[in-house]
Amino acid sequence: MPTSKDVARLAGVSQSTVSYVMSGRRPISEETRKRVEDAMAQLAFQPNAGARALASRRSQVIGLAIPFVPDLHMGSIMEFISVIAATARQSDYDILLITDDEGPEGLERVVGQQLVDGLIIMQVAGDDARVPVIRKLPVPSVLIGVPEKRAGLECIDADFELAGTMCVEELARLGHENVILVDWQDTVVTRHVNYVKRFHRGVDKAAAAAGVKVIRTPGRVTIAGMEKAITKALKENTGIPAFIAPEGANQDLLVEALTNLGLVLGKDVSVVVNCPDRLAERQRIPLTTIWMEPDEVSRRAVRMIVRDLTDPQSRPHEDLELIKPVLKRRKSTIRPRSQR
Amino acid sequence: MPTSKDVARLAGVSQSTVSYVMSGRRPISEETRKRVEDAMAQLAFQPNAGARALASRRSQVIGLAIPFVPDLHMGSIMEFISVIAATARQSDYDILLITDDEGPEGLERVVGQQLVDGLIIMQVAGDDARVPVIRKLPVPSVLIGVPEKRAGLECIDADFELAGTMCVEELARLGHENVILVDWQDTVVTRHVNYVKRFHRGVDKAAAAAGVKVIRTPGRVTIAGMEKAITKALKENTGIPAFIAPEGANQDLLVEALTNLGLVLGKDVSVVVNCPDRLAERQRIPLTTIWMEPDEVSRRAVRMIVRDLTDPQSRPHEDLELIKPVLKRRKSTIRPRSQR
DNA sequence: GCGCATCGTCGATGCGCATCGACAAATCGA
DNA sequence: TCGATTTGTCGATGCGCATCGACGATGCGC
Repeated sequence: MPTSKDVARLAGVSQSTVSYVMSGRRPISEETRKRVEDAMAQLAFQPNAGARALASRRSQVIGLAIPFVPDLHMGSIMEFISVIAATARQSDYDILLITDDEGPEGLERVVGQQLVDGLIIMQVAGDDARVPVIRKLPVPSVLIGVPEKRAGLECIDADFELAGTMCVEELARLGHENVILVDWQDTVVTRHVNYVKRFHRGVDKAAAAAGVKVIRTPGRVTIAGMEKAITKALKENTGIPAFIAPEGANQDLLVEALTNLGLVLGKDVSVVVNCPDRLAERQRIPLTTIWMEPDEVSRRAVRMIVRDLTDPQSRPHEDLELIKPVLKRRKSTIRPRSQR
Repeated sequence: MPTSKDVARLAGVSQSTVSYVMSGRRPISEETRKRVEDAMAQLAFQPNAGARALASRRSQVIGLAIPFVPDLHMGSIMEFISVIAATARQSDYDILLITDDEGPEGLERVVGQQLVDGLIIMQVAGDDARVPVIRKLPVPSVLIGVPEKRAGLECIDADFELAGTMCVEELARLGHENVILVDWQDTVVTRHVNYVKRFHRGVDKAAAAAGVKVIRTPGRVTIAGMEKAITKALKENTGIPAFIAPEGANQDLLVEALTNLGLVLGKDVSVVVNCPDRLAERQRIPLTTIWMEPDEVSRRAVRMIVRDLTDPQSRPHEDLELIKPVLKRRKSTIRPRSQR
């Protein structure tokens, strides 16, 4: 493997000049720059990451703590990871994975070894065990999710509370007097992932304000379970029912179950689900969606950590960014009065 | 951050001794070892990864090339990644992500920078553009998947051909005379991912051997689509139909569609799907499964690359490991004669 | 025409660790 | 009993790069 010394020799300059060509931290004449760059190209030179990290004390690597989640919607996590990795590359950072298997010590390890310059922590729970660890670490971190005690931390997430509010307001605006909330699975709700709580708060607030009644039914993993849950909820309901399904995994099941029960979306029933446009549009009846913009959350997380790393001055003492969800009206919602 | 020099000073030994305590490459007296280890613990010493990489010329990092897949079953990819990362840690390796966005050059970059000691390449297609690049790289790689030209490469994958054979043989053994293969989506089939081809080959071979007729219908993304496809396939079918659904994403849809059509699994129809035990068992009617053991594939991939790295002598010129799928008989398959 | 700042380059140094050669002390075999 | 190992430790060196101080060469104002 060629080194910067080899490049220097070929270009007829000193090694330090090569280094300054790369970093641009000192003025270099146009002519010298060209000679060096040609030499680099000719040798296919790539700077050694270890040496660079050692000398500069920065690894250009960001650690990404990924969740362990057998029952959570895995596909969406994959999406986060892809977008984070791709976005990081645009700022010349690589992504190193940290699994939950290692526990919070994994974070201490990668930071202690100076393998990473900063951390992005996914799926942060309200009482996340990683939070106290992160606080003590000498590198910046960005949390995706909002822990209960977030003093001194930088957090980003979708605005679940606003999402809840938007769903209810939209349905209330259409004239619905009840909404049936098809909730996350119980296992998720009880795991202190507080975005569920935040969504509920948004729903409840808006419902109170609009005088709408909320019926809640837990999410199910099978169609049969979903049908049963829906049937039960429908008994409490009066008028044309309106459903909200904030969890991605519930979306298919809900639509399918309603169809099985003979209810036509946008005619006999209103439905708002959380799913990407692509999916919503290819349904038999295009779905009205509340979309949490996970890609945007991912990009912003990267942007935050990169800012912290490139310009430590600008690092806020703490920060909470909530991404506004997008409500897209399609064909699965209806104005109930017009049907009576 | 404490360095090995600090540890040495505290323990009253030389820095090199500290290094030898860590690596075990020279004998160290029990007493000295203890003093050094105590000093390490006291200072919470962690060796600097950059310095270590520079001096030892190994980064203890494995690059993982992840696929870009909007329509492929994302959840399963996530599973691969988790298991790979966790397994790698057990051998003291970390995982660095390489996305498809960077193209094959991404591989050259991480290797050129000596960021990684080796590569694991996921979702290798028959004519994968990454394969010629990998061939030229000076580090070992393990491919998950089987490219067409695999001379000189180490590959691992589930044995899709055997899986196809096992499904058909099982159904033939039960007495079915036709099988309906609910295939991958067209977009996947045409993308040269040759595991589809291998599965088909296994199915066809076994079908020919057992005198079974194969009816093929492409996978669909909606229940309605699936119902239509099934209805069509059923017209060609005689006797009690038998379905095989090798793609995970089809599994729910198929079961649901059959149910909607009034067919009871394991009574009116036999079904073999590819899905994890956990999922198969919590269905209304537990499903007979052909499971491709993705976790085992992941673990083996890591084991292979780790072996290559720790003992370069033993690195095979080329290798192809195929993991045997597991067929588990549950309640969704039936002996057709007994029903007549 | 002279001092002074800026430009452009070089050499030297050190980042923190692994590794090699050296060497004293302990152990062994004959 | 003495050479030949083996054991246990140290000092020196270098991995490849970033960075600092130094310094000659220009350009500037006056």
